[in-house]
Parts: sequence; structure tokens; C-alpha cells
Amino acid sequence: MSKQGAPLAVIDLNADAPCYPPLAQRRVPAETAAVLAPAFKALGDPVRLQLMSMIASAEDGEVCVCDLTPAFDLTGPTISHHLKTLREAGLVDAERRGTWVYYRARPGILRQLAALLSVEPAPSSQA
Amino acid sequence: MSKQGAPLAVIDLNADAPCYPPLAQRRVPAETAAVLAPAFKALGDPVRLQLMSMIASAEDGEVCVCDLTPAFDLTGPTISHHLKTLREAGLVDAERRGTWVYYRARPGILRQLAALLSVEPAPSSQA
DNA sequence: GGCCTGCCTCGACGTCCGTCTAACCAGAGA
DNA sequence: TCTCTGGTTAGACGGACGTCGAGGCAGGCC
Repeated sequence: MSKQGAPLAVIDLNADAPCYPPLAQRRVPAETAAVLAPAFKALGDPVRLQLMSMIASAEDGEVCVCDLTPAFDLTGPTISHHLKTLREAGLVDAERRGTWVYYRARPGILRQLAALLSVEPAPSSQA
Repeated sequence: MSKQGAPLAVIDLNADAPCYPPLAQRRVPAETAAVLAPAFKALGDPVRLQLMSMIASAEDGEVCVCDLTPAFDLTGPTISHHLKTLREAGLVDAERRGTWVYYRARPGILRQLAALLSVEPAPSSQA
């Protein structure tokens, strides 16, 4: 549907965006679903989920692509494609320093997604 | 051909499954990614995200399909297909009572996914 | 039994996705 | 400048996905 306009075009999922109420508390409206679903979709691939984890759990807060690529049995372009998907979903941010490109996680979006999936521990009001 | 005898085939994402450490804390191994990615993938469609929310936020803890279908501009088979996807991802559970079929959320999996996406509030002081 | 309703399954169609190879662009170094 | 390395982009291909119409099965009602 959406064309590939700008490479760094980020949806409304910035850290400035409001915290959506939990999915199990209020029915998610169509517009919210249209905004959040692409983020879940980006995490819906095993390779991207591992990439996201490697980036988010990096010691220095960032990872060089040269450290990501050899961790998979995939070609460089394929990894680059997955990173672009994560970038367009607003989950990571890229920065080129010299020859190398470093990726960094956007914790705000992860927090929003986690909040959306959060569930009440035990609704004891109903037996 | 799979009969309707066991439509509840669930992957390893039951409430009994262990809580995976946050994605940003430890690198997600390949097997974990292979198990969790389908759940995110199932939530990666706007229709399914809304369906999941409608089911999880139901007052009585369950929703009849007859209440879900008219909420979308989609045909019955399409909604049924999306519900099957959520079912196979282990996110919801179905039960037929008389003529109607009721869907119920599995909060354990939502909790696990939320825990996986959880991020430290402010890692300013490296611990 | 006959019929009606609710939901699922089947088959089909167009589109999107994941992967690859080949080619291109950006910096660094000599 | 020329070359080498690192990363992205372009194009292609097979498979999966989202949607639909048609048909089937289960349960309730007359």
C-alpha cells in the first residue's frame, strides 16, 4: 500500500507520541491499529527479532552492521533489507560514521508496544 | 487433513512457558526468535490487532464471532481466517457453545510478549 | 424431516515478503 | 587518482499472505 517515499520516514511512533492504553483495557481503534501494526509486523520475522535484540541489548547502545551481518547465514543485502524494515517501522535509527554504519534502538517505541500488550496481573473482581 | 477435533494446536507459547528475558537485556537466541516471531507476526495486521483488542478487552472475557464480524468491512471468511491466525499463534482460544463460537484471550502470552519488549526506564546509570 | 442461521473450509486471485545476484555509492588509504 | 572495503539499492524469483465467492458442517427451530 504505502510507497517507499523517504528512507527515514518514520510513522507516528516517536518518543513524543502518546502512550496508548493497553490492548486488553480498551478496544484499539482502527487508526491506532494502522499505526502500531507495522511495528509488530517488523518484529514478526525471526531474523528481525534477533537483529532488534542485538541492537537493543548492545553494550554501547549501538551496533555496527559489520557485527550484525556475520551473525546470520544470510547475505549482506538481505540483512540490509531487514534493517531497513526495522528503520521504516521506527524501531531503530541508523547513523553513518566514516566507513561504518551504526544502528541504535528507539526505546520509546518498545515501551509503547510493551505498554499496549500489558495485561492486568489478576482481575480478582471477577472470580 | 486436519479435522475439527483438535483446532487448538498451540505452539510452545502456553502460560506454562518460561518468561523470556527482555529483548533489550539479552540477545534473543534463534530458537526463541523462531517461537516468538509468529506471535508478533499475528499482531502485525491491523485487523488482527483490533480483533485481539476486542477479544482481550471484552467485559465477560469472551466475545462471540457474531459480534466481531460486523465491526469490520470484511466478509465472514476473512474474519474467520484472521481468527484462525490468532488461534494458531496461541494468542486466543475458541469454544463453540451451541450455534455460536466464543473467543477468549490468553493473557499469559500477552504478558510474555510485553515482558520481552520491556525496557529499562532510564539506563542513565549503567548497572 | 426440512429449513434456517452461524461459522468454517476450500479454491482462487492479486499483492506483498524474504532472499538472492549484480551493480552502485560512500569513505579511507596509498 | 586509483583501489579497496563496507553498506545500500535495483531487479528478479519463489513462496506466503489477505481477500473473496462458493460450498460444507453443526446446531436450533418449525
